[in-house]
Amino acid sequence: MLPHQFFKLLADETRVRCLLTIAREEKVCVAELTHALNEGQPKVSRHLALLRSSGVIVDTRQGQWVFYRLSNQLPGWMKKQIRGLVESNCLKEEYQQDIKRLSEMSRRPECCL
Amino acid sequence: MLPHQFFKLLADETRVRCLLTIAREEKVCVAELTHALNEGQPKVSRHLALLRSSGVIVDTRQGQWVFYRLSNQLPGWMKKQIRGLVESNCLKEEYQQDIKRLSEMSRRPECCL
DNA sequence: TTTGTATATACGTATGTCCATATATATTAA
DNA sequence: TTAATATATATGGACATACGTATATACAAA
Repeated sequence: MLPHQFFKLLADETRVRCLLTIAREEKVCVAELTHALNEGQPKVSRHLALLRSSGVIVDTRQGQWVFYRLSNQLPGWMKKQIRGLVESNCLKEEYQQDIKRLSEMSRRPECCL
Repeated sequence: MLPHQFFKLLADETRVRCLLTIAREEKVCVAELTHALNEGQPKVSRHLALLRSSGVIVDTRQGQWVFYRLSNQLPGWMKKQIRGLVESNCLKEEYQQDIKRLSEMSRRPECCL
C-alpha cells in the first residue's frame, strides 16, 4: 500500500479513533468501539469494514461478537506511523473521552482467543 | 490541527510527493516541483495551495519564483510523522524518480534567502 | 421453531475531491 | 510600453465519500 492510500484511511476522524482504540486495546469488538466512540453501530461498522478491506485490521468472530485487531502483517513504516500516533500527546485532550468511556463500560465482552 | 485533518492532506499522492520533496530539499520552487513530479503546473500549484492554507508549508516569493518550505511551527507529532515518512524505505522504489528528475534538472533556480 | 442481540450491508442523498483547460496575476526583460 | 516567464485561481464535470435509516445476516438463548 502506498503512503497516500494509508493516509486516506486515516483521513476520517471515526477511522482514526477506531484505529487508535484498536491499537491501544489490542483487541476490541464492535460493541466496545461504538460505546467508546459514542457513535452509531452502522457508522462504526462501515468504517471498520474499510480498514479491514485494506488489510490494516483483521476480524475474528467469537460467538456473537466480532473482535478487531491490527494486522500483524503491516509494513514497518505503517506500524511506525500508528505507534507514533498512539504515543503522541497531540491526543491528550482530543480522544481522552474514548478511553474513558471504554474503561467505564459495564460488562465488556471478553475475548478468549 | 487534528490528526485526521493532517492525514487528509496526505491522502493525495501529489501532495505526498510535494511534501516529501519539500522536506528533503528544505526549499523548492514550483518549477522545480513540477519538474521533479513530472506533473502540470496548475495541478502542483493547487495542491501546494492546500498545504499552504493548512499551515503545513509556507511560501516565500523571491523575484519571479515562489519557494516553499515546511513551516517551522509544526507540532511535534506532525514533524515526527513527516520525518518518519521521509526516512522510511517504503519509498525506496516509489518516488525515487522524483529525486532523480530533480537532481537532473538543468538551471535550477537558487534561493538566496 | 421464536426472540433477542451483535454486526454488516444497501440505498438515497448531500457534500467533497480531483482533474484539465482556460485565464488571471506578478515579475522580469526588452 | 510589450512580451515572456512564473505562479495562482476559476470553472464545470466526473467521480468518490460520508451519513442516516432501513434491512439483512449471524449467532445465542429460550
